[in-house]
Amino acid sequence: MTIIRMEKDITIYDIARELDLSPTTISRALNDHPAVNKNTKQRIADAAAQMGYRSNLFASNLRKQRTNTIGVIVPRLNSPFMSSVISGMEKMANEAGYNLIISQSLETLQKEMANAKTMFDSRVDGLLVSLSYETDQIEHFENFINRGIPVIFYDRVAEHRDCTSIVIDNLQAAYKATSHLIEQGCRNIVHITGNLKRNVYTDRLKGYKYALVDHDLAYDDANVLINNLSEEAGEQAAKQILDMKTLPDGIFVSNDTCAVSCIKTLKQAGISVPKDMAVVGFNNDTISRVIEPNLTTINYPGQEMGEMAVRVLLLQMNGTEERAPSNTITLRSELIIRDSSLKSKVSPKQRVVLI
Amino acid sequence: MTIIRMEKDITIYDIARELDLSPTTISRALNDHPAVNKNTKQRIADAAAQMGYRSNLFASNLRKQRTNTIGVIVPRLNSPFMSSVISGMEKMANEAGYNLIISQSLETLQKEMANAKTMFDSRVDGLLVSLSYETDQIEHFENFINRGIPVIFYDRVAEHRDCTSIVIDNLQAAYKATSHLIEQGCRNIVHITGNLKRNVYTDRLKGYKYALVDHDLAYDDANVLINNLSEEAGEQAAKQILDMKTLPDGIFVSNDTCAVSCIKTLKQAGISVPKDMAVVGFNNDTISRVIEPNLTTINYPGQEMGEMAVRVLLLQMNGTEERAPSNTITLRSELIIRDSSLKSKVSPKQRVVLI
DNA sequence: GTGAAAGCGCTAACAT
DNA sequence: ATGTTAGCGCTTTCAC
Repeated sequence: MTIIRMEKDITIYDIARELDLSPTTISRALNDHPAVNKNTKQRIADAAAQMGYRSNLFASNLRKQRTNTIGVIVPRLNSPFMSSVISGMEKMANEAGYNLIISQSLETLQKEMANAKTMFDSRVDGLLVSLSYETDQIEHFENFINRGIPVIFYDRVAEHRDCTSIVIDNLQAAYKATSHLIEQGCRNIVHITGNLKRNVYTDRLKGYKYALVDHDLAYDDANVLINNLSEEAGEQAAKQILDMKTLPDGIFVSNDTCAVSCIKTLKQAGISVPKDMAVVGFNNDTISRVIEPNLTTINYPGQEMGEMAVRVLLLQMNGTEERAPSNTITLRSELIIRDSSLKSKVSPKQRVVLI
Repeated sequence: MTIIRMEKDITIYDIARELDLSPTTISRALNDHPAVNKNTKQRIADAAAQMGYRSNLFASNLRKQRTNTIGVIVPRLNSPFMSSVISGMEKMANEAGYNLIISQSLETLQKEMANAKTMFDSRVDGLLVSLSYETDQIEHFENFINRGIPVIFYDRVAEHRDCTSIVIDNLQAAYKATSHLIEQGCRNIVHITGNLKRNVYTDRLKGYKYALVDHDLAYDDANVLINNLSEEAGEQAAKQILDMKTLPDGIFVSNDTCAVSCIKTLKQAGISVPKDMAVVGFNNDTISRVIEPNLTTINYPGQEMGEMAVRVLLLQMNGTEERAPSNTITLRSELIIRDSSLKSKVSPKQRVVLI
């Protein structure tokens, strides 16, 4: 039988013994405490490096009662939007010396609650959440709030007195998108969107509705299709549209994935986009610039949203005890006009509309 | 001045006092130790739930010297392939009760080394790595290996006696892709690929080369374009191709992003795909089914790769002290033939080629 | 089946 | 500028 010889971990006590100093001084020096002599610091740093010391975060966390860890709960990881968000979060967190623990709810309330519990037990210093489709109560975050652990919602948010939300102006975005379709001559516009439990979809529905009303067009529930905005759902929706007694002349879809598969199906059925039906998507995923015709869409700054979420969280974690004054942070987005919605000529300058 | 009253954490001592038992028994009961009376266990579980107890992972980790955490180092988070991988990892890890700490190297060696250090200091129980473009030495993982912390490479792997690698057969995939182009009548094929420091790209280059040779076609360095496979790089590459003295009749690109932007640029220049140039991509990202013509590509099972990576890691972390016998695990992939490469008719049955 | 005691490695009061 | 001491909450001998 072989015994694998494993290197033993070096502690501050080992360094202390080596340099004939107290563990306290070692600890202070390693944390760059001002009250330690420069030379001593250097000696300690050298010894630490030479001896292969690594700090034990668990001992430190146990003692300090904080973890330098941010929890992220996300509906799904593998969408272009969400991976941009996560990428932004990771970048910011990393710069600030924080770790990220990420888990996905897979759009179910049950997993979201389980994830929240894990995060709680992992004692994250703060939590970033985008809600699942199903979620209709947010009591599972009360634990955090009661103990003063900041919770921030982003994208799919909930109203909570003590929580900041980070969003784009979904209502405005949808309003601008729909108005754009109307300006292009559409008079009968279908809206495809997601579960109305989620703010993003209710707000977009409102924007769609208000735009119609403001342009003296009738709003009709029958023109609103609700699904999960997946590729399959897009195909499905296209078929529903093709079955309508009067075909619409415009479609506003709540994400690009669904919009693109919808366009593909419509084209296969002989519908010309934008001539017969103009289409607008949402998110500005890569596919929007690949589909033909290129998809008019809302540019949703995922990376920025991720960065902002962490930035605000850091402020709340390290700032004063007071709650942040502003409860909602709205990021800028924009309508990017491409060929899928253009029935008339538009100069390149007018192809971006700020929201 | 207001004092925010914060709920205090309940410890096993609190429960012990409450039930007039020792902390030891509480600890054992909560960990389902067999030597604790069933009734006592139940009483303790009830009390814990009622008092709102949560275990302190840091104290536990400090004591047990393990963390239930898996570290993941990834070049970039926001690619469709990588987010599938991560999604698979998260799913598996979560099921096994492990947390994931994720960081991105942003394709630089320097960040990769920094990330490795953070992971090391966070005392992850195991590490999953896909190498950055730049990485040309892997000493920064020796720390882990020396202490018996398993390191697994996936996708962009390195040779290491003690580390398992998880890959697809890149050589075969490229061979099949190139052969397919040749079978479609291509005689002058360009290959666009990434940094040859990475196995994935060298192997694909080899597969391309061998396919040419086996079909009695000349290999020419001038037909190999190396770039970072980004959207911009695709545009750039297309321009280079258009400038060639004799235009190629086929292109094999090492990812879909680059292949798609290449096709877009070629089409704008009046080249017909596949008639003038047949194109094959790699990854089977969503865009491959959106571009017109739909892109022939290699289906790369990201989600599965992520799941497999965690599964193997769990085995190594919890299994015997011995190293896993197999050093490389190769996942199945497949060539999916679509219109971008089809100059002749092919029956639907022949549209998928296993690799 | 249960308990007493020690210690994982670190940091923060409180000295000096 | 440095040291002493205590304790964060848990698990693990060892004892009964």
